[in-house]
Amino acid sequence: MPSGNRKPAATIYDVARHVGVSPSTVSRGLNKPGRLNPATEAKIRKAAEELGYRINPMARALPTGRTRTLALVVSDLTNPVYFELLRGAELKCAELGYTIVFAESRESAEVEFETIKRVSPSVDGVVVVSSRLGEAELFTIAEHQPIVLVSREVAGLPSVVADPTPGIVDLVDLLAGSEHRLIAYAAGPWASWMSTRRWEILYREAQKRGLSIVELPSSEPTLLGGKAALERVRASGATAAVAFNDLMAIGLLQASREEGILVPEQLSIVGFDDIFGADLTTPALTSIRAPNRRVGEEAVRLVVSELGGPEASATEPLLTELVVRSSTGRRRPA
Amino acid sequence: MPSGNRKPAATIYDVARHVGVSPSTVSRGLNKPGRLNPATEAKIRKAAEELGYRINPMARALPTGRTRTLALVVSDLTNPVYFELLRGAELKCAELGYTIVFAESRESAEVEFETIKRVSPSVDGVVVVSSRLGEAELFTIAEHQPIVLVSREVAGLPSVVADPTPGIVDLVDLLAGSEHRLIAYAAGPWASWMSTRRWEILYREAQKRGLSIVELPSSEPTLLGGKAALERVRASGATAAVAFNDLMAIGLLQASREEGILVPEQLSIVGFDDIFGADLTTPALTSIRAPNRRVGEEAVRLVVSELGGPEASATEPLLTELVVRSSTGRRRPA
DNA sequence: CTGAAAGCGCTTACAG
DNA sequence: CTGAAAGCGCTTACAG
Repeated sequence: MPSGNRKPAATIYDVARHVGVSPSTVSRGLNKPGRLNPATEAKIRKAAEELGYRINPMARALPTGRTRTLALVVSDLTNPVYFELLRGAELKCAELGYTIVFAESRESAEVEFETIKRVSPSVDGVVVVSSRLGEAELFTIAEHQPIVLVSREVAGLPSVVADPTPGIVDLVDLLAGSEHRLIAYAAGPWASWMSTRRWEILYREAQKRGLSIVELPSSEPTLLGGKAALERVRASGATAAVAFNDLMAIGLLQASREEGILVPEQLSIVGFDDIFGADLTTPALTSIRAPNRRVGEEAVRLVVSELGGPEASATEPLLTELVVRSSTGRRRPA
Repeated sequence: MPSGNRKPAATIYDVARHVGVSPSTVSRGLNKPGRLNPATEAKIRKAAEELGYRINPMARALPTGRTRTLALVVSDLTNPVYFELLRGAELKCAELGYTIVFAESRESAEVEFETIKRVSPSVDGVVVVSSRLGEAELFTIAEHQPIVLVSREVAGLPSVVADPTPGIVDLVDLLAGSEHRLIAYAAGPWASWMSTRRWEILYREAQKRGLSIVELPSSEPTLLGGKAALERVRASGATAAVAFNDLMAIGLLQASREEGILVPEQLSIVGFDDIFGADLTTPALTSIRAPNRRVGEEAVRLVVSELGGPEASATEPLLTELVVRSSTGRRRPA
């Protein structure tokens, strides 16, 4: 049917005429099971089925003010870090009868704000992952609709964050047990709450074990940013580099190979997130993994519960874990 | 604002009252630039700005029948193959003022059909990637709204497919030039139009050069499917294996390593799509890349032009190209 | 150039 | 248990 004369969709008026009841009765029959004479309801359902009736979500949204759609905003849709999160959110939405739209903020607070304002009128609530927004902006959004933060905490706003502690504790144990004395942390973006959080825990755990640790700024949380970070790592004299994320860690890996630095013999490298591909590198990357699918599900559950859906009952805590592969190992003194 | 008393959004009535004109005038002032007294229009825009007015897309959709939303259906959102495609589609939508919703069909024709029917009422058109649907179902959908196919062709339906020929021609040249005599093609899903297409071209090009070639069935187009395929590849005696996609090719790579088969000395391995991660494997994977971002953009342009948007003017042809890395090489006779 | 009015497809008090 | 009616926020012929 390239262009022209499409079949118009059936409405409740069509169904009503077909059955011989009023449109309001059709609406009830379809939406409030049990509120009607069972016979009437059955006839209505049958007719709706026959006519291929599908509710018009736009028309329903007007009187109810509810679109049954949620928005999920991430910095970059094609970042492997978000796959499982998107997947989890999508599944949970489907389960709860919601539609989900994904949007991107391109690592910019301004784009993020504009994006949220743009999708806002079409959705009942929004999940924002790793938001770069100021608290004032976040509260402005919250004034208009439910918002749930992922991988960031702001007092007074609901959020879901996997606790980095268990993974980091195990990591620092591992490094301490392998004769490392100085760890370098190649940080993420300046405004990243999560980068700061990871650093704080790394710092605390390193201190506890008498290990030295330095935080190194980086240009961007990408392969390139990781490659560029090698120079500073080397300059620091650290024997273990922990990157803000796997993309950066893989960048460090590649730069090391190019420079002829042996991993892990001369430098141990660790990432965060255990993305797709982390086990495909050579050596395979040691990484700290979060239960991102559950994080996504949880975030959706929280928004929906704010919308009056099923209450978000307490769930299992969301914990990270260390995945040890070949990019970490015993320090070999020069 | 966890729960309760959110600010209701401003409507055109609020703007109208504020300016002292009728709501219909506000509607015109905001949507048809130049149709009003410039002074009136300016006042309306100013007031809308001040009140933070945002059009309610649901309310607009009712009278117009247009939601300005498109759906993009893929088998699996987290498959790296689709990243650039999703990205391209998303960018083009944003550019044209459309919202895009992504949906999954989970490799099942039935789920695909249900998914499309589910999102259908909320969108103006749909892009379906690698559809597994029968032609009858596709035409049923097309009866109700514009549909554009990606990576599949069906007579009478618009579609966008990158031509696999250039990449395959170069590949077969490369293999023929490296003393390979028998190529094995580890096929994709049975119902995959694209798998058949790739096979046909491989077959033709191999024939032309006097190379032998076999098509091998596989269990699934995944890492696991690739691993499982190694046995048949070996049994065939082929010295070069071309997999339906990179995931399968990486599976072949991993299985080869586990079996102690040297790549590329004993077996050359090639994939399709050049996904994220293809250059992270050891050896790095040779692959045939399609301009997927442009494919995504193109698909969106096609749907929108069917909706009466800017006509999809002829664009540069969409061609694949061979990316040679280290998983292919000269055949070393046993 | 601008306004009054009808209508898009639904939901939901309000009656009966 | 069911219907008539109003209203959700917009658009768009139709007048003037």
